[in-house]
Amino acid sequence: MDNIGVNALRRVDLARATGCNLETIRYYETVGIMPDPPRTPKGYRSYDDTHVRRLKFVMRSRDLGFSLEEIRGLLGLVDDRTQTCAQVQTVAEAHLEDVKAKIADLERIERVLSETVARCTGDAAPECAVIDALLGA
Amino acid sequence: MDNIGVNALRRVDLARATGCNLETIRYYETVGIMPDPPRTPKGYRSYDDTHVRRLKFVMRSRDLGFSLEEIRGLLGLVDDRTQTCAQVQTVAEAHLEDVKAKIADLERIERVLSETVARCTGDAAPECAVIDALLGA
DNA sequence: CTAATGTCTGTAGTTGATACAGGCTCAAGG
DNA sequence: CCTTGAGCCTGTATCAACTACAGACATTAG
Repeated sequence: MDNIGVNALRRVDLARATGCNLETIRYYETVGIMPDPPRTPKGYRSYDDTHVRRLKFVMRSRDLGFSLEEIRGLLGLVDDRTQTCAQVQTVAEAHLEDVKAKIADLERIERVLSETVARCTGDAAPECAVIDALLGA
Repeated sequence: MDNIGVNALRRVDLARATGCNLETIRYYETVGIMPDPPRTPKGYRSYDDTHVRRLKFVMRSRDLGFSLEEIRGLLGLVDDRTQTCAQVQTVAEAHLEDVKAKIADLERIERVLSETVARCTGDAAPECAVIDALLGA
């Protein structure tokens, strides 16, 4: 038994506790989103509750579409809580604008696409409204 | 004068005619989206109208969010026009479903994000609704 | 004891480009 | 004729955000 702490988690345990992919955990460590965890004498990573909480935070943020760069910023604000709320609000609002812009883009695409598809005869002919539209006809 | 055809275009001409980035043209050739163009005796790429049309097709398709893989498929249908319309319709409809799903995802994100931001006090306090939400509080 | 499961590292592949380095070529102006 | 600037060539590196694999070692359950 190399584990030192009572609640020590292996990599696979952290993955299961969070639903995060195994390799992604290591990736987050190399890019500095997650800290380098303590190691057992044999070099195995040893996690605890703080890692679970942090990784869940990261995953929730990713789920909301924050980039790792943005998450790095949010984590910095969490780690060093001074003037937090106003700053977080700024980041989140900027991200919200991004999301709205993406929705607008996709809605334009949806409109063009469904209009074009609607003009399809759908039969086995070589004429096709979609192709014509893409060809600029 | 190495140019052979009257309407021969250089790489920069094709880029300007289509609005496509210079390097992207070469990229599309290496991945097989655009054909390897004929070369002048000195090895310079020599394009013509067919390349302009094909590249514009690709760019319109990208603009509508088709992946290069999907575009490869569409181009194949354009190049070999048999039973085209039904097949194109299938590809376009599948893509449309993708787009709708992405919109739904982003709208969920938008909802969560704006609800959360609305709970922000926005002041210089260390308590923050966004952080609390991300922490799962 | 053995088989299954897990861990470690480094590295490559994914998508869709974009950028740069180092060297060659070409056309126009002086 | 020479220079300058624009353009061309190739190969390779970079970006985000992962994911996967190879090859070797460790641990655990039956």
